Amino acid sequence: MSAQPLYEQVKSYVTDRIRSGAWRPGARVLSEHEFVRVLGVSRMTANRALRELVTAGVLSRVAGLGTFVADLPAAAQPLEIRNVAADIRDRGHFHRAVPVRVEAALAPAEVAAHFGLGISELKLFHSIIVHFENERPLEVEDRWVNPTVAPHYLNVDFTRVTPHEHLMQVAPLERVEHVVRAVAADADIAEWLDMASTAPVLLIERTTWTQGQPASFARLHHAGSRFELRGVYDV
Amino acid sequence: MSAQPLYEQVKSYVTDRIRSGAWRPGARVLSEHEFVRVLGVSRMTANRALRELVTAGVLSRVAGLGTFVADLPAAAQPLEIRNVAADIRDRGHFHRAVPVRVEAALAPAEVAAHFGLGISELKLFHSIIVHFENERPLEVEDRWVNPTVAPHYLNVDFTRVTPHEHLMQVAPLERVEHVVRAVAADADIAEWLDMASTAPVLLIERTTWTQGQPASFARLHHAGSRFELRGVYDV
DNA sequence: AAGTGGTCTAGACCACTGT
DNA sequence: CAGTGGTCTAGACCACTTT
Repeated sequence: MSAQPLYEQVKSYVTDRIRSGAWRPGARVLSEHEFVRVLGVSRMTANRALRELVTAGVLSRVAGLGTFVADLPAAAQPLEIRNVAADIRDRGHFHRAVPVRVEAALAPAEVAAHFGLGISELKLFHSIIVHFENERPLEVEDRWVNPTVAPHYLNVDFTRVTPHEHLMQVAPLERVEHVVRAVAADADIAEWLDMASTAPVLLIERTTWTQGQPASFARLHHAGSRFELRGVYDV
Repeated sequence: MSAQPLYEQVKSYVTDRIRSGAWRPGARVLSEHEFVRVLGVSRMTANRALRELVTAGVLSRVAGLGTFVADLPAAAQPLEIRNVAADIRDRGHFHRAVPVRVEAALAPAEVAAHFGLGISELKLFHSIIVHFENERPLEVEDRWVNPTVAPHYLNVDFTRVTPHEHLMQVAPLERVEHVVRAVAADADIAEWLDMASTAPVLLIERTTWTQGQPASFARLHHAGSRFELRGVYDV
């Protein structure tokens, strides 16, 4: 019996009551001291259980008032964005990266804006890499990199190391922003992804910061018919 | 001084060293007892700080071995999926929902599959609702609902209550799954979203479960040019 | 004044890893 | 064996809320 730690049992006690409808959104749940009395656990154990349910968005707390079932437990559910190369390997498939372009270049205005450069008089490193899953193109990675952060970027062998891995090595990142959109493929992307021009593309724009400065801005283009993001959210 | 709780200071102590490069991915960090000696905090405080950094994906731990800087802190970053109506109102814009169809109907095979029905001999509730942001169509919500879970679904006034809100009221959900894809608009969707046919659409498929049974399957179609998902991930 | 959550401590026992 | 994380306890003080 009770293979589960106590605080997990407390969490189940709460979520079971929420699922059964006994505790409705907005309703007050037991206080920490009441859990101590009712379940015979220490207050720290009850505290940990409740705190983790708050993090999960199941409960909300107000000091001096009480703990409540969150009004909209489903308001914000996480979806995970991962590394394509790792994803492909996790599926048991063969991953190959083909660098199409690796250069230093003047960034176009909309890219320079991501680096906080007014007028782009600064050269950035630029790479375009096509990622294949079992010899089918899955992602076109169009990336601009801050030379200050990764001075040796142009010398990396991108058939063996992904840009992401290299950047992680030279500078741990402190902030990542993602924007996901559906767009129509332009001519280049369509060719690299081996699909019809104007066909739907799932575009992930990813900006990273390191030590207070923008490190990298990447546009990840995925063939709409061969790519999806998945997320599961429990309780 | 020290407006920050102790455990937050311990977390900063760790993340500062990771950001500065002093502690590289894969490196071992101090043990809990060492934090007690070096920083003068209790072991529970160090434990909480480290545990939260593990949850955040910054560290990884192996009992009996030690605590390490995660190899790929950026491997999986969360993106949030929220409620369209709430999103529109949060932007300070006007939201209007127009029910196009509310009925009981036989579910097509691919929908029935989501409900675990082999051959669809069961009638499900079906609604199609167009959500407008400032009188521009933003989302077409095509939803199938399990009548057992929400028996009064057909009587709800969907100009005032969103299907999601109604479902949350009648049965707290226990599991949500999302799949995000880029697809081409079909004729109906294109008309409802007031865009060209075959234009790119960001499609979110959302399945929910309640009390062990599938509650709802929704296809949320968004005009690619007017919709995006955003996510920020710190440290 | 009584209750609430927020935090913190100084112990404790356990299962597990390494040498 | 000593060291590690995983868990748990029984106290404590605080700022805050409501009555």
